Amino acid sequence: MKNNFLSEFNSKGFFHQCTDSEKLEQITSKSKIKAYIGFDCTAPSLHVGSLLQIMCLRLLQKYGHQPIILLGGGTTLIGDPSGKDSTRKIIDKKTINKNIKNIKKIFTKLLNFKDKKTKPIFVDNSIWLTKLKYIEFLRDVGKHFTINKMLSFDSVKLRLDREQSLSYMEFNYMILQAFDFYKLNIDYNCLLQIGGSDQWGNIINGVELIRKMGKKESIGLTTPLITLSSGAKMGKTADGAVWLDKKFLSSYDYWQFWRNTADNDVKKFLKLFTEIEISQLEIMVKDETDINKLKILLANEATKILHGKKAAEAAETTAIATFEGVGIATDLPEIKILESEINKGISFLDLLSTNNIMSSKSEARRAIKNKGLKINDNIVSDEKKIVNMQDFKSSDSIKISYGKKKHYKIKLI
RNA sequence: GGAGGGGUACCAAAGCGGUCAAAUGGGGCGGGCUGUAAACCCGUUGCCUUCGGGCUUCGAAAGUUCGAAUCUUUCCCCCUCCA
Repeated sequence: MKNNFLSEFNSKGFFHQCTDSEKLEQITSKSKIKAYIGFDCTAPSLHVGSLLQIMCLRLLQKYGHQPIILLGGGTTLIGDPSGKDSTRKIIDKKTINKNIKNIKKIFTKLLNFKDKKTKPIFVDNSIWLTKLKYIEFLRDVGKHFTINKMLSFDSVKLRLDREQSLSYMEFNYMILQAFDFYKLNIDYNCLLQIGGSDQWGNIINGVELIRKMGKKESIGLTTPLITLSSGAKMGKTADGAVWLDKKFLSSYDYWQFWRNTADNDVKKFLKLFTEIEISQLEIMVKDETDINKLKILLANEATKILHGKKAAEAAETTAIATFEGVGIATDLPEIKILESEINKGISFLDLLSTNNIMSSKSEARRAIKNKGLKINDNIVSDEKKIVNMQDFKSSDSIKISYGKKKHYKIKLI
């Protein structure tokens, strides 16, 4: 029974809870199934917070199972209250559709679309949710839910306990998600729903609904909530979310995100977010005494999965160049400036603020006061500094650094 | 619908006529130490500035006052209890 989907799922650290892991083990080792994961379409891109779910989909494919990706055009209209403090802004249909389009593109990079048997199926639940008839829905589906029970779910309970309002609209979210699972079970023969541990309530509602309405079997499976050792939720950093879309976060910055993993998280992340064979990985971890090497390994492997091998290599060379001073940094974010402007001389503060290196001149002034800004590794101490041709000397570009980790290449054109 | 409590910066929370660009804590950012880590220490945390200052902020609008986050009125929103 070794070497099947669930055992690797387990050994990689993906497993949190399952409604019936014995049955899942049985079924997945004997036959190929369809499994679904729903993704939120609030933003135009997914971020690292969804990556674990995507790794699950890859694993499904590896063992010949077929993933269904539910892009919740319908449920996003409502907004999942799980794990949220407050009602989020209502997003219009147009934006959601745009987001769905963009998110689909991300999946085409991360999943295998060549094999017909495991090719991911995209589904948008707005197709059925927007057509629901209220009274019919209440009678057919709503009767299977008791308020008593709904109130006991964390997504609802926590809100109420904290005295934060929960609208009736959001309160219905779990029913809709349960209905999604039911629908996919009927229409696509989808047997399994996977989700983060915060989705447990929503998932078991679906499993129960399927049993009550169709007397069929279905299974729910959740992954643990991945937090950084600092306690923060995965996905957000100081500069905002760690996006999976290159347009929002460059492959270099993505690589840096992994490179900056806390010591305590490295081994865990290597298991979760790379596809190095577990047995092999364990040997590597054991033999490697330099934890920074492991961080680089993590960064390379994780970047490879999303942006490809070349991007990972480019990011690594650039990192070596900027942090160890060896070679040339090719992959730094580049800002182009007209040569004529530099000839005239441009104030450093303007250069920083107009190119979004700093969000305001006040912030730039502060940074200068705190010795946080450098041109070609020399600290800038005069806030009135004018950048001109002298700074460029023989080269056509200079490096501006803000702090130790943010570097920009200013290039003449 | 009725009664009460409340809305202050990224978040939490003080301030309740001038000394308030607003205490304190968390978070963020920068520096130091180091390993692009953690912990710790220091600085900083509205915008613009010719560094003298200037400008815009305490749910929204109007008003009282020499002067308002602080007082008054109206409106909006949230919470608790009652119906």
